[in-house]
Amino acid sequence: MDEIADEGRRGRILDTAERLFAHGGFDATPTARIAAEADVPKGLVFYYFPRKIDILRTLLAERLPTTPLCRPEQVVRRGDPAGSLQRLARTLRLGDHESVVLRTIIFREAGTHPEVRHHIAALREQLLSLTEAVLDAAVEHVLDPVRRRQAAHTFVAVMLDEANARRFDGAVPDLAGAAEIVSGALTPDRA
Amino acid sequence: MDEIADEGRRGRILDTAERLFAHGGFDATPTARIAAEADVPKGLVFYYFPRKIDILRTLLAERLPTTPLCRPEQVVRRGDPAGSLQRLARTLRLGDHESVVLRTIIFREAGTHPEVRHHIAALREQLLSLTEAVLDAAVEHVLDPVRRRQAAHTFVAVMLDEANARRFDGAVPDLAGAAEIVSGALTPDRA
Amino acid sequence: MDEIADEGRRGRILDTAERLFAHGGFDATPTARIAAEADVPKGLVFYYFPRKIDILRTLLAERLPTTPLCRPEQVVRRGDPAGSLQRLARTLRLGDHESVVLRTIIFREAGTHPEVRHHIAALREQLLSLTEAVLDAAVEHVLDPVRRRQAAHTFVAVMLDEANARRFDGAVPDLAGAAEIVSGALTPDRA
Amino acid sequence: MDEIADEGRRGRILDTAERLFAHGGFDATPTARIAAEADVPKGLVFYYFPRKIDILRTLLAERLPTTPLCRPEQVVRRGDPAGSLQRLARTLRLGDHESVVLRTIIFREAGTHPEVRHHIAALREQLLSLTEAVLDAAVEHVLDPVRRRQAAHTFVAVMLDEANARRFDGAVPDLAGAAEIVSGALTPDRA
DNA sequence: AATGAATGAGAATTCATTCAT
DNA sequence: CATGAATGAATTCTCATTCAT
Repeated sequence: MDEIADEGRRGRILDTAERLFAHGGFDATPTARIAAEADVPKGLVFYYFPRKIDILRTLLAERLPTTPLCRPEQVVRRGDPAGSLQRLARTLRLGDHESVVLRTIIFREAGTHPEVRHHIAALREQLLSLTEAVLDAAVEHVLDPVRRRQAAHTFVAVMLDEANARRFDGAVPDLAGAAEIVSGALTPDRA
Repeated sequence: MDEIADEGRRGRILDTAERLFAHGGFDATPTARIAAEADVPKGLVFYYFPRKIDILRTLLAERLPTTPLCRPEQVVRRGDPAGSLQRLARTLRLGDHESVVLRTIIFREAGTHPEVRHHIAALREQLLSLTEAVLDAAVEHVLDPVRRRQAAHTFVAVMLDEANARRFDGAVPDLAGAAEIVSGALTPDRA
Repeated sequence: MDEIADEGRRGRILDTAERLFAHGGFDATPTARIAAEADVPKGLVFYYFPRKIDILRTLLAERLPTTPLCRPEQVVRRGDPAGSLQRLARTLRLGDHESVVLRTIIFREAGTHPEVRHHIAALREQLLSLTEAVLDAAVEHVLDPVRRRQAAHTFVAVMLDEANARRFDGAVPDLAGAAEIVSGALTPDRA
Repeated sequence: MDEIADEGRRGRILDTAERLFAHGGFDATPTARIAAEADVPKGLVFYYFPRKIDILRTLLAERLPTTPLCRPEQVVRRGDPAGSLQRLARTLRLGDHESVVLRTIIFREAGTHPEVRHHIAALREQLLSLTEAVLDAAVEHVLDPVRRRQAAHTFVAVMLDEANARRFDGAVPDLAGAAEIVSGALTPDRA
């Protein structure tokens, strides 16, 4: 019970920080407010996270893994690259609340904190490989590697843009349409 | 002469603020530092910009117009949609230093300041319309409106992603490849 | 009048800090207390002295000069080295309140702050030279340099010890007696 | 075994505290750091020393005795007061590391903590009596009590000054020279 | 007896903003 | 118009001390 309570308090600090960082930004969020809204004593925040930046670091490390986000097999349907890409996007849920929150944070803080920048770069690379793997498995012919990468880049851009667009307004791009456009461009490797 | 001097000083404040906001973020940049690096008295910053946020507001208003970014005719070559899109991207130069600086700012502050959010939304809308106009003028048939918008969204996503990627790492997407992929998807409106 | 007030406020901060540092120590004296007892707003302390240590630095620089403490002529009576040394001690007034306060500070902080250590070393050197000059001028023969330095060291030690003793208890050494002992040891240079 | 282990841990706390107090000062040394460097659990420090000041108190009580520092017989050679004083200084080893450490502490904290002040006063008194006893035993005539005390004060001042000088710079006084100067002043009691 | 998680009362410092001149 | 001295609320962080186990 205690362990649960303890984990609960540390977890509550992280939950609250995540929400507040996403809403107002890292700099604009006082640790005192995190403590207050997490309903823990101010000192406890610094007990778990000696520097404020450690809260952000921990959020990235524990909640935004750069390790495999999903497995291609989960989403691929052979012969249906467009559908596979759509399922990929739906599975990754980059536009989901949880993900949007973290993306907001990392996009904002990337310029300021190098470690955040590295994290976002790794995440991006992960998305690219994953998309390429999905394309490979979804089409029935061998893909031209250059075109495959272009296609992956394009679809990743759309997925990220969709998540971003959600932050700013409602004009989100049509993922299904983009999936079709990208799939349509896949031709067998003539090499 | 005074006006020139004053304009020079006001301009120096904006130049400096732009640089510092882009580098360290709005919140982390003290007005005192802007004044010092712009080599103007501290009081002058508040003389021109009564609140700190007014500096940011002014940067957006004066330096990141949402009004037509370029005219389609500048970039369109009829019958060559892929080339037209590439020229569009090159003309907009979203990845340029100046633009990156401002994009860094608006991406970071968008979550915090509603007016910045509106600005970015307007900018995005501008880009979409412009891309659609370019596509319309570049192909020789009538485009399906839905597909045109999907294509525009996709290409805008790639342009924005390219600018973003430049902020974080070097793995920038291939704009030419994306232009081809998007163009390849354009078919006459069968309606 | 304003200038007086301004000088007064900065001066009051230094006066108060000097008193409080001497009484409770540098570390144990909050800047807030300095401000309160100097009757100035807290912010003003940091306006004049951006870091707390700057207050200490300023006290040393402005109030504990290492430059000539007095001129030998002021105290020397030729043919009366013992009297001259006594007058030197009386003129330097190391045991005076003002001086004791600063000595308390520098003795305490010397170990912690290198710049304070350098200051105290310089001050010590100054005292030694001055004492040697007084001895030279007070005796009617040429002094052996080694013996002169030994004598100076001995008398400086007594002066410093007297000031220190005043901090701790009442058993202050007898400066007049020490002056006689030291003078008695001065013999012509036989070299 | 437990007692030995406990004594070892208690001793390690004191050793570490002594070192850290001497280096950074009492106030600037967190108990947590003492515990960490002594490699004991944080709680144990407060188990042995309920208040932080108790560590300092214990250091003085157990490691800086005011009881006889050495016996005059150990150092006196009758007829050679100068040599006896030198041997006294060498035996007391005030300039030794261990001693310097504690002296650093007590000099620094004397102003702040009354009990430290009393300790240093007692120590001083001890040194004076001891020096007087050495002088008495070393000379072959009866000393004038006033002159004896003056001589003792002077030599004690030099010994303390030598230890102090070692803390601040390298210009340590010449103890041998001072011993000679002081001895030279000893004349039979004419009373 | 021993421990280390927990706490909260401050500490130094920052900085947007004001305003008298 | 311009300025820079002045202010105080807010912020991050520290740490002696407590206490349940």
